[in-house]
Amino acid sequence: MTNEDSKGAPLSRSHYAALAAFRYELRRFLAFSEAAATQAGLPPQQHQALLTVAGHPGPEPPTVGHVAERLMIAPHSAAELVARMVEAKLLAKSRGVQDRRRMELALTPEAEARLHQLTAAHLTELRSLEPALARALAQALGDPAAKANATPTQG
Amino acid sequence: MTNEDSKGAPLSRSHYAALAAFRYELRRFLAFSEAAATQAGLPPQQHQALLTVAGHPGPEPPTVGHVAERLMIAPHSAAELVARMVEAKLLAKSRGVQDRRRMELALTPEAEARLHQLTAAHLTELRSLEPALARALAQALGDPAAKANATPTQG
DNA sequence: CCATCATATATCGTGTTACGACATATTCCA
DNA sequence: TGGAATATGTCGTAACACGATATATGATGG
Repeated sequence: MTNEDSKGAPLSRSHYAALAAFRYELRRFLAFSEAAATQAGLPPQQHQALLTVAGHPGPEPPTVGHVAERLMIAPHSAAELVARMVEAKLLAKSRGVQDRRRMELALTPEAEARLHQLTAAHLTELRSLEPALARALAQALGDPAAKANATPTQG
Repeated sequence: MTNEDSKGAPLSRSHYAALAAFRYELRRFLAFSEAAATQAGLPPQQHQALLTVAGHPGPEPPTVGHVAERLMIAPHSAAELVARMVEAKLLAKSRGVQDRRRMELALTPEAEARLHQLTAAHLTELRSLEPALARALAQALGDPAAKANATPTQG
């Protein structure tokens, strides 16, 4: 209960710096991802939608609603996104048989090829960025084992 | 050099699923962050700018250019962002003395209070999300020690 | 079986924000 | 001193998610 987070604890500049550094590392990965997608001719959000559809677990085919849930956007935003992707021939939409309200989604061969390439590049980049990311996270969370160029215990 | 990422290696569905799961965990944190900022009356990007300014390392005061660099946006986009924040009385802008091209930035007391609160909430949330995040990352990178509900070595 | 409600998807207008193109002020340097 | 580079700023544009709203389908109680 003497948790420094729950009260008006004096967050020193190093606390802000550590959290800012973590967000910066996050941004590096996200920026890479956006650039890679764009270079592959895909709007970043469409890349994420492809990944979500391709990586959907379970035997049930993914739907517009699944995309909304995993991308954390409103269902009708997902509908718009999917519509743009069908227009761009990245996704095929087919009405569900059991539940005719649902639209079942599948990648086109073209989209599969692009996603494969993008995913390989992402895994490579992620391996490269992971150490810095983990270090920044540990630092932000005050992991005692986290060594970095910041003041050890005092601000 | 027989790296499976650099060739036309068969990325199985579990590869896509693992990377998608990692992005989902990332999104959970980012969604929390955006919601927290919005509840505190701050557009998410303005929150990030505050964090960047407050956590800026070194003795030099942070500038518009620093914000651009750390937020990974174009300098003129940072100028617009900062202008909105000055308008909202979140930042104070003062022309640099040594280099009169630069605009030095500082948080207003109001902004400091809001950032303090937000940062405490973020650290708490980050502690809560960190295990799932680390697990998803390890899984995506094929860490053998990563145990999760996915097929161990075969797709 | 029918009214009603919930679910799933879709449409349209709007607001925020980053960008490109361009502009201005200041500093650096040969 | 005359550019070139740097730092910031302005304006119009485009992407995208949202709110409000609509339609179709499925589920449920009487």
